[in-house]
Amino acid sequence: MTDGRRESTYAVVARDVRNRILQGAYADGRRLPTEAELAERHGVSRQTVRRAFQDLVAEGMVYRVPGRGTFVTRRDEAYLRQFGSIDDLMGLSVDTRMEVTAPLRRLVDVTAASRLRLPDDVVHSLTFRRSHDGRPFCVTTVSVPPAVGAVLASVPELTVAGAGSRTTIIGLLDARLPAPIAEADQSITVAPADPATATQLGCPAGDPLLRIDRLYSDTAGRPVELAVSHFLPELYSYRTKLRRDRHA
Amino acid sequence: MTDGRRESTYAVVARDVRNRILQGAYADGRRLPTEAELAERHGVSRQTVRRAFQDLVAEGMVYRVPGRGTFVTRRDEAYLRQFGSIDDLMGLSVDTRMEVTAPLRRLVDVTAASRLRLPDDVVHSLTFRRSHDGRPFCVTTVSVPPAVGAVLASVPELTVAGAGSRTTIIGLLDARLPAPIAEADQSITVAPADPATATQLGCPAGDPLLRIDRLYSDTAGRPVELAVSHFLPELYSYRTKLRRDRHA
DNA sequence: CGTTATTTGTGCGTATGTATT
DNA sequence: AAATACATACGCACAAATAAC
Repeated sequence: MTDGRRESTYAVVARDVRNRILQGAYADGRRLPTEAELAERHGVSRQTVRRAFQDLVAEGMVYRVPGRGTFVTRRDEAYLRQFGSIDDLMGLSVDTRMEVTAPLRRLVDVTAASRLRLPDDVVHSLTFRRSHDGRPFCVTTVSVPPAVGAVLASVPELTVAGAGSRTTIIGLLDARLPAPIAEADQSITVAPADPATATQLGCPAGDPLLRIDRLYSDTAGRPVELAVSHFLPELYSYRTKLRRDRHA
Repeated sequence: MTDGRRESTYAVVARDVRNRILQGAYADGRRLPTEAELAERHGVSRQTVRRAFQDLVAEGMVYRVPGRGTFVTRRDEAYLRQFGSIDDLMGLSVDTRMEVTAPLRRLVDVTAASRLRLPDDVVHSLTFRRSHDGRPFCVTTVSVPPAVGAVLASVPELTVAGAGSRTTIIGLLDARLPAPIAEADQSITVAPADPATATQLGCPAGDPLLRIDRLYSDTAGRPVELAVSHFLPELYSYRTKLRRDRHA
């Protein structure tokens, strides 16, 4: 990835505004700078600023009112991001940081193995923490079949505790597996923080967390990864856009 | 209100292309007309055609490749960027029962009003409980702009506390509003049960619940309904399927 | 009450760049 | 190498909604 192409001007403007929003610069429903102000600040035309806002509106980050201005659609200080597709999840790495807390290793996990539809109870597993702006907001445990684990073993960042990275596991897998990842079954519920997770998130054990399980499958329908994540609800909410079905 | 505003030129172009796609005109992965062709066909500038395509791309209807052209996003490969759809939600009523606990009434709610983008703080609101197999699992508070509230006031089941029904609010609205409901922004997080909600769900106050906010908008992008639901996590988990959305 | 300034929305023209065929 | 097609960027003019006076 990383894609050596030059980043377009409007993308730079959009990223700048997005970062300021995430840093809370326009917190209490205050108005964002006008198109004209942003154009001058970045030394670009008003049209380029408008193009940047189109993306931010599409992401659900801001909304605009003719004659009034542009406003953040934020809920509290939650870390907002539009998820709804696998590619969105892969994009998660752009502004968060991941830190391995339990490196990739072989272990016996009956539950994970059965959800991965494995013939025995051996899986390869690792646990990491994700932070935004230096604050941890999510702990994820990933379990994969041994064959997939062998593929991941060649990625040094995953085999050393404390290593940092900006990648996502599905991004790594997608590039290394013979068949691409095609879909994921997802389940969202509430679960109390177990002691280990609480320590990593810096919250009291037993605190309610948002738990998201995702079982990824490749194009052949084979399960390739089970990810169980626990999010701090103060810092993260899961957002998506629902649309109408096509065809009646 | 029917929205007497003129439909913008690019919206007309987008709708035309969308309709042709839905009628199967460009079914088998064939290329869509080029920007220049569409510009001439509609007698507009190439920029206007581009603006129309920006919407279609954002909807996930088409994808574009520089130098090659524009193509329909096929359902089997990608298309639905989302998991559940609004029509799935409308089908919710089939096996659950809804019971009004606070009938439709006018009240001042700054938060709801601002999320509905209303100029003042007055909304119409009602609260109901949803049960499955006789066990309540969800409490929902719906807030709508006064104009929409007037439409709902003609539905007797919503104006009487204790009334039961099997409908959904969006189902009612969709049939009665001038513009159909087109999409919803959804946010999922964890929230403790407030006393009133706890009583209705039969759980201790303060217990962690799964909270789902949905802001529905019509085809003009105007917010028409805000629904805030609290679910008992033991009885309900939110499940979806994620799919790929781009073409590798 | 209209008037005016501000701010976003629409529409188009032009030029240039990049990817594909 | 040339033609085609989409992408970016800037400019301008005017419309429409809002807010302040």
